[in-house]
Amino acid sequence: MARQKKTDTDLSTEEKIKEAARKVFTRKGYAATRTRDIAEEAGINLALLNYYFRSKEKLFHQVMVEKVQQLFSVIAPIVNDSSISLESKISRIAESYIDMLLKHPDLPIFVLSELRNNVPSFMNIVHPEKLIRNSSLVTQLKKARPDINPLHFLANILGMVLFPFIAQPVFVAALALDARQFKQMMEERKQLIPAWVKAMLKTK
Amino acid sequence: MARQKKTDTDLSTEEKIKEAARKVFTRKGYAATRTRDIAEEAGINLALLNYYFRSKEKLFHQVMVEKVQQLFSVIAPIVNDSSISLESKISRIAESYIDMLLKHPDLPIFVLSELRNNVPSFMNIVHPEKLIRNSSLVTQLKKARPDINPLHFLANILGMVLFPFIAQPVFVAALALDARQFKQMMEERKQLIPAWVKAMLKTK
DNA sequence: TTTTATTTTAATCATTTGATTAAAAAATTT
DNA sequence: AAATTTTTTAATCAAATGATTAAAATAAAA
Repeated sequence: MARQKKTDTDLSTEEKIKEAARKVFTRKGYAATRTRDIAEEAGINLALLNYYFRSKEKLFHQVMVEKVQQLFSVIAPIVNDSSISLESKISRIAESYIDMLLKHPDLPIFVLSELRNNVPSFMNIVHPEKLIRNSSLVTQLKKARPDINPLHFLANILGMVLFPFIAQPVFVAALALDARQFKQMMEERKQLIPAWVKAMLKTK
Repeated sequence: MARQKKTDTDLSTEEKIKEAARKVFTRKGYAATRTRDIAEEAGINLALLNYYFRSKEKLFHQVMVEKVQQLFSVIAPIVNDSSISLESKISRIAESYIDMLLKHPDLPIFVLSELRNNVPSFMNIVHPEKLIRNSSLVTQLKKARPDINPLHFLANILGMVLFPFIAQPVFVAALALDARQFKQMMEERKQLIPAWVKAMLKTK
């Protein structure tokens, strides 16, 4: 079989390679990933990877763009929707973020650790400044607590949501938690985090 | 100069290499680090690295043990001291953790991302289960809120303290924060986090 | 069916990289 | 000062790794 029809069940070779790349890059990071690992995972010859993507670097870049978007696009529409109240925003962020991360637990540590190597390359893709400066959420936070930099609350929400996933291996090993218990805990946090943030906003 | 006197100003070659290894490993991670990078950073011949430490793996292990301890030993004495009240504990954890991390901002992302590769190898060094199960802090949290798994509050405290450092590159790039502003924000959090946790513990 | 274009592979290259070796240099001991 | 031990270096190895090439296999077009 050489070329595949563009129609039909087109999980093409190209997409098979990209899927394998997503898996291996996300689990091991750029530097620890060998192009041969990806080829093997995809069940294809190594040369095919370079035939379709030119280089490890270019393949990684495509995956990275996807993953950065995946990490930011969950909250972007919520944060910027001025028709949603502050409390609703926080609930929806917690809920949709946790739901997504339960499916992709190693996304945050992957993106954040790769991003620190070269933030600028991916800055123009996500524009995280739009998630913050003058976003509806930040405006609402400023109004609720004019005395505190709204970035504090953003850091709190993201920290409470993302940190358990980032530290998951340690928590799991330290407490002999199994996957079910971890999931249960994160499900609880969908309710708890909004209540906690609400309480935090009321401190004087 | 060959051997150095064991007494005297003994920043020995061995220590010079280790210091360079700390720096490079912490900044780039294990896989992205070349032993030649470390040798150059230390200003020594590559063969010396293997002469003193046998292998990249063994050198990394020594550095990693130090770094894991550095990350956990800040809070270990506080968490287990039953003579300190719950509120004091939280204040002290926030303060000493933030002080330490302002000096070593890339410690958390380094340790957590390397740790996910093989937690067990370093588990016997830190015994994080002692920081949690039956620690004084957990006992106090259970007493304050018997209805909520104390691990939630631990995750919240650590998340609010550590996450800003983990996401620092993104925050800094997104908001054009400079080092001074970031430091100021973290200084504010030394006061704010304990107040927030106190409020969280009171929600019903 | 023949021809052409596309896809896939096996083999191979050139570099990088962790590690070793044998010899030189420096310090310590006798 | 001579002998011995320790430290350092230059040169080199072997394996790993990203990438290329030329040929084979397959599909599509004529």
